[in-house]
Amino acid sequence: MKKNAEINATPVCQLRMQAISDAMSLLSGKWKFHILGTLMEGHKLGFMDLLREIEGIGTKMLSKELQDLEMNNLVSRTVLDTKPITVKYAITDYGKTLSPIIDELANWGISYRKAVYGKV
Amino acid sequence: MKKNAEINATPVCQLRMQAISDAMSLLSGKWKFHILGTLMEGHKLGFMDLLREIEGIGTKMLSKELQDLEMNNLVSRTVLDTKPITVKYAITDYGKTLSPIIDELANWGISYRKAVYGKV
DNA sequence: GAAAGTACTTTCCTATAGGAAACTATCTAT
DNA sequence: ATAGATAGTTTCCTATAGGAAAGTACTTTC
Repeated sequence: MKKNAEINATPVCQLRMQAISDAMSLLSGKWKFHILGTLMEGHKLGFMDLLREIEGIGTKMLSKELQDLEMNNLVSRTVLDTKPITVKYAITDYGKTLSPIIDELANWGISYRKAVYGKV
Repeated sequence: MKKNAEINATPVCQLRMQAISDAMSLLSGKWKFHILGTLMEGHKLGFMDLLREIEGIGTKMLSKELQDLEMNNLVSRTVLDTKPITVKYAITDYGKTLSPIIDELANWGISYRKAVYGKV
C-alpha cells in the first residue's frame, strides 16, 4: 500500500506552508533584511545614504531591491522637489509589521553565534 | 565633505546585521523552513516520509538540505539497525529554538495574504 | 526472480542571483 | 570648465540554486 502525506496534508499545515513560501518570496535574498533594518532605524534615507549605510551593496542591487520592496508595499519612495531632486525612502506601516520577525531573527543569530564560537 | 555611514556604524547595529546574515545563511533557500516545520510536527521521519510530506521537493534537494541542516545541528540523523536499514530524521533541541521565527513568519505570511487578496 | 520499498548519489541542464564597471542625466560649488 | 553630489540604469560576467532523470545498493514480499 502506497503511503501518502499525512502531517502536511492537514489544512492548517498547508496554510502555514503557503504562508511561509509567501513571506520568503518577498524577503529572500542577500539584502532585503538589511535594507528594511536600516530604514527602521533611519526613517527616511536617500539612495546614497542607503548605499553608505549598507556595507557591500552596489547600486544595481540596491536599486533592484528597493523596487521589489516598494512593489510589495514594504517601503515607500518619495521624490522631493528640491534642486537637485532628492528621493527619500522610508519604511511603510506595513513594513513595520516585520519588525518582530527581524528582531527574532537577529536574536536567534546572536545566540547561534555565541553557541558556535562560544561568546561573541 | 564626504559622508560616512552613521546608523549602521554603531556596534549594536553591526552585531544585528551580522546576526541576520548568519541566520539567513543557515535558513535561506526554498526548502529549509518546510523541512524544519515538517520535522517539528512529525517527530522522527524517514527520508521517504519527508519526500512525501514536502510537496514538490526532489531527492537531490532533500538530501542536500538535510545534510546542511544536520551540519548546523538543527536536525539529527539516526541510522537504525533494522532490515533494511532505516534512517530517522528529527529536529534537535537547538532546531526547536527556531519555532518562534517560523511561527512569526507563518503568521506574517497569512496576514500578508489576507491584506493582498482580501481574506484567505 | 520480479516488483517494490528503503535511502540516497550522480549527472546534466537551466534559471536566477548577484557583482563590477561604465554610463546617463541633472545640479551646485569653486 | 571641472569636480563632486544627487539617483539611478545598463551591460557583461560568474556562481549558485534548483530540477529531472537515471543509477546504486540492499532487502522484503509475492
